[in-house]
Amino acid sequence: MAESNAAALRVLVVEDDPVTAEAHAAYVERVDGFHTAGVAHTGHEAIRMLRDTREGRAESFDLILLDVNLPDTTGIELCRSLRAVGIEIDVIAVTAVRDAAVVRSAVSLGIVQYLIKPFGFAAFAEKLTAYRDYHARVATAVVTDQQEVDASFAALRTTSTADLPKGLTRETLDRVRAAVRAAPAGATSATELAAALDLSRVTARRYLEHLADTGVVERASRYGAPGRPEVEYRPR
Amino acid sequence: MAESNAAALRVLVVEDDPVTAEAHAAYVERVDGFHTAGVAHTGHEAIRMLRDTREGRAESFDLILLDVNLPDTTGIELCRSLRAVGIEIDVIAVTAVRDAAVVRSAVSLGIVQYLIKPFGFAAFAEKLTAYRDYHARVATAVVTDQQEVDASFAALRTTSTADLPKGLTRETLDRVRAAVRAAPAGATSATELAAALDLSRVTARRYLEHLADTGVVERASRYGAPGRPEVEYRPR
DNA sequence: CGCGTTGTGTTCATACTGTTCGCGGCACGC
DNA sequence: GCGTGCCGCGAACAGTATGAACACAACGCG
Repeated sequence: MAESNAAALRVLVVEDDPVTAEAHAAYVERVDGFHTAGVAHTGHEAIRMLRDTREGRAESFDLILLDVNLPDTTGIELCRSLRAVGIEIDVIAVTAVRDAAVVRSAVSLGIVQYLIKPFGFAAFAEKLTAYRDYHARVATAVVTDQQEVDASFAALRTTSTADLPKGLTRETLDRVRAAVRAAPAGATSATELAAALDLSRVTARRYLEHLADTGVVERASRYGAPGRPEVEYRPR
Repeated sequence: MAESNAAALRVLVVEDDPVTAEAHAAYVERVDGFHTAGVAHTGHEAIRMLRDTREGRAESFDLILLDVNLPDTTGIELCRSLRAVGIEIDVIAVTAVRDAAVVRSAVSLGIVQYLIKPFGFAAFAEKLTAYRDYHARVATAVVTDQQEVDASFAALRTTSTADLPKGLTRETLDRVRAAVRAAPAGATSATELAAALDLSRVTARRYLEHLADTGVVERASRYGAPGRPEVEYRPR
C-alpha cells in the first residue's frame, strides 16, 4: 500500500513504559492509513520533539497518542502546554485512570478520542479510523456549512463496533454488565440475574458466560444450601 | 421553574454586536436547563469576567457562547488564552466564518460545539441540549469505563436531524417522529409503528434506526415472550 | 448407599430482526 | 409524448436472540 502510506497520518506515541510504547506503536502500524513517526517516553521528550518539528528540524506529526500518566508530568498538563504555545496537533488520550474529571479536562483541551487501558486492537483501531474519517473531512472541505461541520463532528463519534459473538446483542450485554456491577452482594448467580433483569435463566447464563470468557467477570461456586451448588459471577 | 434554574447551567455570552448578543442571551433562556449569567462584548471584557470569577469576585460560568470574530481578538485566540492559564470552561463557538481551518483549530482547543451563523432557534437548542446531555453524564459518573466515555462523546457529536441520508423522506420522518412521541406505552417497536402509520415494517425500521443513530430515540429490547426479542424505540 | 432436591447445561421451537432486490412513481431530458 | 434515470418503498428470505422443556450433576440426608 504505497499510496496509502504516502498519505498516512504520522503518529507520535507518548508512553513511559517501553513495552507498552512498543505495543502501541505496533498497533498504529496495523491500522490502515497510519504510521508511527516517533516515540517519546517522557513529557519533556515529547515537547522537545514537537518543538523541533515546529522549527523545521524534524519530521512533523499529525496526531499524538498520549498517555496521561507520565513520569515527569501528566498528559493533561502536557496538552495544556501545547495549546498555550499554539500547537494545534490532535491528541488521543490513553489512560488507565477512570476519573470523570480527567475526561472533562481532556475534552476541554481538545482531545479527539479517549481510550481507557487496557484495550484490545479492535477498540484501538476503532478510535483511529474514526479520527481518520474526521481528518479527511476537515482536510478536504474548503467551505463548510453547518451540515459539513456536524458531519465532521459525527465522524469522531465511535459506535462501539466491538463485535459480539453470534447470539448476543449489545443492548442486553450492557444491561447484564450493569446489573453484575450493581450486584448487592458483589456476586450474582445466573438465576438471580435472570430475575433481576426479567430475562430467562438461559439467556442470563449465556451473557454471564461470555463475560467470564472475556475476563470481565470471575466464576466461583457458592455452597451451603442443599442441592447442587450455585455458580456465582463476580466482577473484577 | 425555580428548581430547574437552581441547577441550570450558567452561560456567558460573548458577542460584539449588541443586538445579536441580546438575541443569543434570549435564546439561551428559552432552552430548558440553561441560564444567561453574563454578557461580554469584547475579548478583554470576557477575560476579565472569567478572571474575576476565578478569584471569587463574581459568579462563575459553566459554558461560554463564544463569537469567533471579536473587535479586539478572535474567539480562537481567546480560547487559547483561557487554556493557557488553566481555565477549563466549555465553549460553544459561534461564527459566520465558513473555514475548515477554523473548525480544526476550534476542535483542537476543546470547543464542544460549533454553530454557523445565521442559525434558527432549533439548531441552537439542538447544540445546547446535546451539551447538557454530555455535561450531565460527566458530572454524575464517578468511575467510568470505555463505554461511558464513548456515550459522553456521542452526546457531543450528534448529527443534525435536519440532514437526511439517502432513502429517507422528510415527510415520512416527521410522521415517524410524531408517532414515536405519541406512543401510548412510551415505547414503540418497528412492527407496531408500521401498523400505526400504515407503512411496511422495513420502512418503519429504517426511520427508527435513523432516529436512534441521531440520538432522538433510544433503543431497548423487549423480552418475555418466546422467540427473538423485540427492539423497542423510546423517545428521550 | 440410594433418594430427593436444587440448580446446571443443552437442545430446539419460535417469533422477530435485518437485508436484498425488484417494483412503481416522479422528474428530467430529448 | 415518451423513454430514461433515480429514489423511496415493500415483499420475500435468511438469520438469530430468546425461552420452554429436558436430562443430568452435585450435594445433604436418612
